[in-house]
Amino acid sequence: MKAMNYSRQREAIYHFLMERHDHPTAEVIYQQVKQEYPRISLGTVYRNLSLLEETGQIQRIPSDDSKEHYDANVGNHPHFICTKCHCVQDLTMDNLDFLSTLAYQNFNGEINRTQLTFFGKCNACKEPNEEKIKN
Amino acid sequence: MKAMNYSRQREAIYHFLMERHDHPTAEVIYQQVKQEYPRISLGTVYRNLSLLEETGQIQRIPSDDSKEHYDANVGNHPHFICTKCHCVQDLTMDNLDFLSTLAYQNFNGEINRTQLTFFGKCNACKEPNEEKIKN
DNA sequence: ATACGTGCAAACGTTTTGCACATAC
DNA sequence: GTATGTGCAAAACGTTTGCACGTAT
Repeated sequence: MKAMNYSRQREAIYHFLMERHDHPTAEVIYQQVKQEYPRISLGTVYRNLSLLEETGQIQRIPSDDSKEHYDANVGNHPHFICTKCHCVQDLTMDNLDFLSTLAYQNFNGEINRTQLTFFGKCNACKEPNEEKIKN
Repeated sequence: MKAMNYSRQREAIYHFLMERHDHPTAEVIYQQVKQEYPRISLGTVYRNLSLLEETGQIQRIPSDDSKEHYDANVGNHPHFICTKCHCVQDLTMDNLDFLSTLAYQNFNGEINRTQLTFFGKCNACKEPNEEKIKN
């Protein structure tokens, strides 16, 4: 791994990500950090997100909106993704380690990470009393 | 849903996908179907994959190589993705329905689909006796 | 005859990269 | 002083789309 110097931009990106729990995209992070560093570029955001991911400080969450989402909570926790508004939420479910144990029963590679993602409508998007509206 | 006429290209795409169990990308499907229909275009492949997905005949599997993978097995089954060669494999694990039940304990939206994916090194890529080689 | 599908090429949105300058160490 | 980081703009990449023509029904 290459040496890593300090950078204010990287610091700002990381701290912004730690405060948020809604797993923003690179664009959202860029717009936010721009307030503090108006000359920052989107390329810098992407470069730093990649660096932070390489060092294991953040994780990348593939979504269904063809954008990557980023999460400063690197613990192994499940996610919910709304197929309507594309929001990403953390779910609370303890001890998912048994899943990889189960998987090993029929698999002989090496498992490093387990990703559990649920898709559906979030609480705000589900429409209890109305017919589905064509959008 | 729009009416759907028969098309030889769609048929070829679907049958190719049914025969394969390694969940190829659109490009791989294109290269293969091209042997049979040399004038087929990549756009046609994408359009038909989208149609087949809308009708529930195939499913899309997001991978970690920023390409979509396609699977003619639409049952809810877990996947393994190799972080080295980016191959996608099916795993055999019965009855994953309890996972969404667990998730509902701390979630009040509506879950339609559960996606369980393991990441690591596949059997071919794991190197039992050698140090990791920089690539 | 009409609606749906195709090939082609151009456009799209996200992410990456080459370069010259700036900053950290 | 040297390696690493940045801003900018252009390129790259997978995917989508507009259009005129082809095919299914």
